[in-house]
Amino acid sequence: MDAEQEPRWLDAVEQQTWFELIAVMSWLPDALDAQLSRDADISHFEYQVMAMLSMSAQRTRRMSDLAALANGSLPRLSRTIDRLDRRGWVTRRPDPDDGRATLAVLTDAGWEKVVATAPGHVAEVRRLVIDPLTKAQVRQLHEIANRIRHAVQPDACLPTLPAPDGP
Amino acid sequence: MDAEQEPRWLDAVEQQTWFELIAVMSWLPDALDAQLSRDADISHFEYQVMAMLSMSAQRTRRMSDLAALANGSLPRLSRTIDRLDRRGWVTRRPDPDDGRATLAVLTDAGWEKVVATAPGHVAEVRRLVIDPLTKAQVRQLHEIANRIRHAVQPDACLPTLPAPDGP
DNA sequence: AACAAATGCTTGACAGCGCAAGTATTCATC
DNA sequence: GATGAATACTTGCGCTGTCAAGCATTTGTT
Repeated sequence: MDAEQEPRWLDAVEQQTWFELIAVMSWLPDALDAQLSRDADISHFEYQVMAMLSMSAQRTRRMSDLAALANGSLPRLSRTIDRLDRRGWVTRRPDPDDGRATLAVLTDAGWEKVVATAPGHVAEVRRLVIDPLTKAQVRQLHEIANRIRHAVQPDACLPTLPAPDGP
Repeated sequence: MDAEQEPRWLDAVEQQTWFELIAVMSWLPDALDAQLSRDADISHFEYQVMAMLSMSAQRTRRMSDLAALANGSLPRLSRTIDRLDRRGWVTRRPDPDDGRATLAVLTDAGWEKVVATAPGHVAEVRRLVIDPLTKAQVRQLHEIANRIRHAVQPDACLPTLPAPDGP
């Protein structure tokens, strides 16, 4: 019933790296929540949900797709949509193609909330993550995070960017 | 009252990198919690607290030091110590040097719990983070995480490693 | 066509965390 | 050496998240 035999411990560099990563994973989400909570009175997850809707066709997504896109569980999304609905930023519609499914739709007020909130949030992301790094490090981080993500969640999906400038 | 004027948006690479990082920050903590919860019936934060104590002189730390070391708030640590105390892995002692302070001490049973849990946890960290990366990428991640951490928490402290082999 | 299994979402019960207030001890000042 | 401010920790309360159960709809089977 034992699976471990002579575990491969982390060497000094690996251990240091691990502690650094733990620290970032602990503090960065709190910092993002703090900025959004202070300046826009929403959580980072709530922002993420609305941002994903704002990038979607018809500003609409099925609940389960939206949950995956925003990296949250379905119950968590359901309750988040409750809150956003109460504030008038999102509404629910039954999916005409599948009676079991529910569509979340960003309202006009929700769109404006995202537009008003985005600049401050992007500035914070720049300040905390992008600007402290060199351009080369940003590319390195892209590849590193991609590898870790695949190890953690082999079948996770990333939002398909709406081709900001190019075709 | 406006602070934003023509925000500097993220370019495609920066945006992709940001989404990758969000995904990792969302899923990796859950994956660590899942392994520890499944194999050792403790949360990652609880493990972190005990691991930090196990590295400390006399297996003892002041609550506030321990909270900073484990990247948590003092109320969070206080309640975590409650739970670990109830399970017999940690005890509280008043600090003889400062009557306000409380010392958390890892018991023998707690030490054994860490020893029993560490191999499986390290294996998971390897599987999810270290092994998917090249040696160069581990070094890159170290520097990248260090820069982000300083931007997020200028005065954060990292555990001083007990010089695993060298002096 | 009818029934069972699977899918998509919601919800009740419960646990954990943060905030702010509370308590106890130490430090600083006069 | 008293009194007020500061520090260290704990705790009551509310919010949010997870887990498991529940309900409705669709799909697959006979």
